[in-house]
Amino acid sequence: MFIFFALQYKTMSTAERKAREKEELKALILKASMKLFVEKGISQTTIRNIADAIDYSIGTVYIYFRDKNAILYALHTECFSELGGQFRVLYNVKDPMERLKAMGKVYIQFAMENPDKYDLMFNLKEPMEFLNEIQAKEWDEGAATFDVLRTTVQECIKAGHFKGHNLEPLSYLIWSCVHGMCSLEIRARTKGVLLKNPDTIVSDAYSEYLKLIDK
Amino acid sequence: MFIFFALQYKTMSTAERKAREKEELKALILKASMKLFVEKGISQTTIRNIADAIDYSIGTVYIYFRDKNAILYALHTECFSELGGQFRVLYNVKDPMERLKAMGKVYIQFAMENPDKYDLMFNLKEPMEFLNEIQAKEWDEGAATFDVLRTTVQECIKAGHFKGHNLEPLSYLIWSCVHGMCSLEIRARTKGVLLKNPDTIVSDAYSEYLKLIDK
DNA sequence: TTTGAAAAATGAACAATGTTCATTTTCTTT
DNA sequence: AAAGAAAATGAACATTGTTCATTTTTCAAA
Repeated sequence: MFIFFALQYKTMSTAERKAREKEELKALILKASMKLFVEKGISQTTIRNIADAIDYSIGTVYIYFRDKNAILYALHTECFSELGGQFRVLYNVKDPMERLKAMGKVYIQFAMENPDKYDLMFNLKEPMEFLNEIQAKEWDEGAATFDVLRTTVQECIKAGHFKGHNLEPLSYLIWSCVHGMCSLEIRARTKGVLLKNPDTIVSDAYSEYLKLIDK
Repeated sequence: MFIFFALQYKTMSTAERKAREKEELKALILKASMKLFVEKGISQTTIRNIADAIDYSIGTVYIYFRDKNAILYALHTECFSELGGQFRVLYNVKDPMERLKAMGKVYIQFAMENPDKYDLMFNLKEPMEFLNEIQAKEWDEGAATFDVLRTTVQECIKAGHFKGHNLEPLSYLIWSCVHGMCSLEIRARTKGVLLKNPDTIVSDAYSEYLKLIDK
């Protein structure tokens, strides 16, 4: 009986360690991938680069991720955690309208400081293709983030703002506004359009947005 | 003297025909490319596909376009012509505010009906990379299209709308709104977010936008 | 400690892609 | 008809994501 437990214990602990090691290597792959993505761009980063960076072979990467889309999806999830963490700070802002305005600012700042991460979250098709591959019905990260926005807008409406508006379409409009600004900038559609102040166009436009929703 | 003219004439005419034939083949490549892009998607279309479609070899394609980005840029330009043509109809709308609202509708309809073309115009990096390759300082198509918007907004302001707003940032905000809606939809960020009416979210959000700018 | 099977890691090999360029074919001029 | 110029060709290259037969490592059982 004692021996059985001992063996069982040892077996379990080894299995646990192995599972932990698997998670660690998975995390290592993701860490190296993210570093390379930020350093040289997502499209310029190859599986070979990632394998080299962690001193493992190409094949090993494929043991831990079924394909490149899986890596992109995993990183996309990490990025949502990061942005979600920044949003969480805003729960301290009690006035929903102030919180909504602050959220937009945080969103834009995140996008401008992390264009590749933003691309991964909202522009690239690959992470969504991965969801198709595994036949996922929901996009959890997107749903959760949109829910944060929708809830805030809901509170704004309750507080008497946005009279005559409908919650979901209005929330989507607000998301679209800030996303549009970031996306056009990141995807290089503001360069070469001969703007008077190309460097500040996003924050200037955000000021116009603030005026608009305050009416 | 006569002989000189005759020779000269013949030379010119041949050169002209050759130039015309070159243009024709170039147009043929673009036509086939666009067809394939719409049929099977831009990323799924290869140079070999294009060469096969027009019964020429791979190498020939490279005589007429320096690289794939050049093809994407040329098509992107065609798409801007198409959208520009649709905008031109709106010049009949005298009231600038009505025109602005109609422009957004046309813009969104174009995006929803031609997602690949829209991608080419506003999402993909390749056409802009081509501008970098040839060291272009301006993005003519974008500049011209933005100018149409800015001019309309300018007229709106003159007519007493958008009090307290600044022209360029406001124009960029409006562009961002409609672009954001289209981009999120085309890049599959509305699927899986558990919206109540995912199929009509873009047009529903546009209604909210109309309410917002009318205040 | 030895052993053998399971797990993990490997990297050569494959298919697909954009691109190049020496060669061939076609056209134009003399 | 011949020579030179222009156009077209497609084999070949480099780089990608991906696979999988083989090798190496791990670890419980003897």
